[in-house]
Amino acid sequence: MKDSLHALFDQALASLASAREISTATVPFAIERSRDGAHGDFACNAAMVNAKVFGQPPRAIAQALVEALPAHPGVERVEIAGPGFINIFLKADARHAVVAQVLERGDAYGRVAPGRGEKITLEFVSANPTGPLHVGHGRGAAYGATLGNLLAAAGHDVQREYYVNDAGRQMDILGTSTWLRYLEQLGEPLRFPDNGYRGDYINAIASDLVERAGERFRQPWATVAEGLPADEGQGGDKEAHIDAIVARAKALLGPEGYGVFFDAALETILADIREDLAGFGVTFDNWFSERSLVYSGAIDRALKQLDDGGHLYEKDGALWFRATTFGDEKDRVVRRENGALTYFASDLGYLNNKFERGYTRALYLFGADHHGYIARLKAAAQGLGHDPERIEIRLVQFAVLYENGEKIQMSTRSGQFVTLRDLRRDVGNDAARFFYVMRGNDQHLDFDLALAREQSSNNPVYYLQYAHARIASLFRQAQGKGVQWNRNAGLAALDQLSTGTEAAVMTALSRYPEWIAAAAEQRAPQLVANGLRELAMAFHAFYNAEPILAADSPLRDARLALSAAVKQVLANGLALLGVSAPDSM
RNA sequence: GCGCCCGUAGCUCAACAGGAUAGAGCACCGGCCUUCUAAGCCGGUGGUUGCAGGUUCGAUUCCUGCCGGGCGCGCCA
Repeated sequence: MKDSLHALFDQALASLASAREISTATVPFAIERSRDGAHGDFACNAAMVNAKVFGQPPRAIAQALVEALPAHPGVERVEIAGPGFINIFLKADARHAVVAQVLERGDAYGRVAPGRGEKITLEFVSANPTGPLHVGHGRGAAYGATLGNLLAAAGHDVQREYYVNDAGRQMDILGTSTWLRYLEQLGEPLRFPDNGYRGDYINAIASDLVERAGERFRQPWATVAEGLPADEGQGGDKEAHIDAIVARAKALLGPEGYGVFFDAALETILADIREDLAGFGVTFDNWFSERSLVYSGAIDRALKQLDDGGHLYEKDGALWFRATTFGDEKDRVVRRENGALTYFASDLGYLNNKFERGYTRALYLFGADHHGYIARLKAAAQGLGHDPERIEIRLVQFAVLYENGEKIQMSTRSGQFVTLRDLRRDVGNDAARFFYVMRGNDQHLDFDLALAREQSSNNPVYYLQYAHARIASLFRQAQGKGVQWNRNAGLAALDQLSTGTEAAVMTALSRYPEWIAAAAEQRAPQLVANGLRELAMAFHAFYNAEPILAADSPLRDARLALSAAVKQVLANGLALLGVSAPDSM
């Protein structure tokens, strides 16, 4: 509807321009939904934005435009109002056509046929598998999953990917921490490093290894600790200390023995993350291993590519990427003085890999604390010969948990953090998924636990679900009363839907596809959440104002058709958000 | 200090890529269940959109500068 109206005004504008011999291109204009019912269904600002080009006051242009406007089957009349808006009033049958459309398309209503969009790889969460996911990861997971759904609904070919950091230093620290706990459980009197991973899950993995391997990997603590640099608690440097222990573990255990602890920790924690996310309704098409980049030589190839382009240099024994050439604020190390590649080096190989797999857009979701990575990654893309426009990075701001107005403090090091699993158990998946995406991703989120837990009207999730359940109940009631909904009769009687509350419901229904399109394009799931609230609000008002089952038969059938359409759209929208649509509450 | 994000009712947030009288929820006040789920509806109180300029027919939206808050600025991730 919007598009056909736009074409109409394009025509009128063109004929107006040629009649007045104005050859300059006219200014782009917009057809938008009227916010106020008195302003019709749509409003066009073409006259106002073109006032300068035509050298005439907006209202005069509006008048000429209206006269030049071709007829349209759905338009009843147009009016000029305010500073020069052209308000468009639709015929009643054009407005209620949406009900039939929703019922006909069902689950597909609001979705665009696939294949016409971009080929997108969407990477999100990608938390280091060093421990359970916490509530910060939860927001990225919810946002990413919903965004993936939205992009798919908008016709894009989207692939959801989790990048598993299974190769870096943090993983070594994890593997070594596991080994130390193992030694501890066997009775070695050790001093656990300040920078090691604490947390009960490490102990659990270690005790499992004690059961499986016995004392096979036992080493006396004196041997392990011999000649180590002092830890922070001993007046030394914790990083140097932990690196030395890692090196010692590798030396004492050998590649195979070390691998036992490393792999056990990685696999256990990754399985836990996977299970946690799946329980949260967040699934991935691909779990991409960082190690695979090492084995495939992708990192070396990327580095060589940069070197060939003259973008690498050595300084202080390290190898640097000249990121400043491409607008980053400083150059970045790709290989440390000790010979180890940095995570950034892996990112280079990974970036190439994404485009080699044929994606036209690489969409990354990062936590807000990673915003320093944006310039770096875009610089890398340019150095590797990719169009930086194809790299899109969205930041997800932190979520702060509140309980009765009190901020809940989290400290990641001590192991005293709130896990995503705790949150899900506490407030439920539906509330968690909804609360996470009801604000824009670049907004700080205050997550009110008490409110999310509450099963009342204060809770926006229940407001939507209640509308859905209410409609389901309506149809159960109809059946109980022996009232059979005659769908075809209802569709034939849609012109009987003439009240204000009915019109508001139909408007909300017809706006739904626009919400989806806008939400996908702007990467803004909250537009869907807000839109569904608008629809539910319109339905509740209608439900309270008009009898549905008690109405006479053609009108009753029409109102039931309207209700069925609302139920369908609520279900479609909630599915995109990953929230269930219950039939009873 | 530099960079990114943000600043709208007492609180939490909207405002549909610059539009018409800035809207919801909570809180507060008052109504609506012998009829379809009151987890709902209807009405009321509440605003110098952080401040000051600028761009234009029009600015909460775009630009500049201040003020305030969050985050980042390692051969950590």
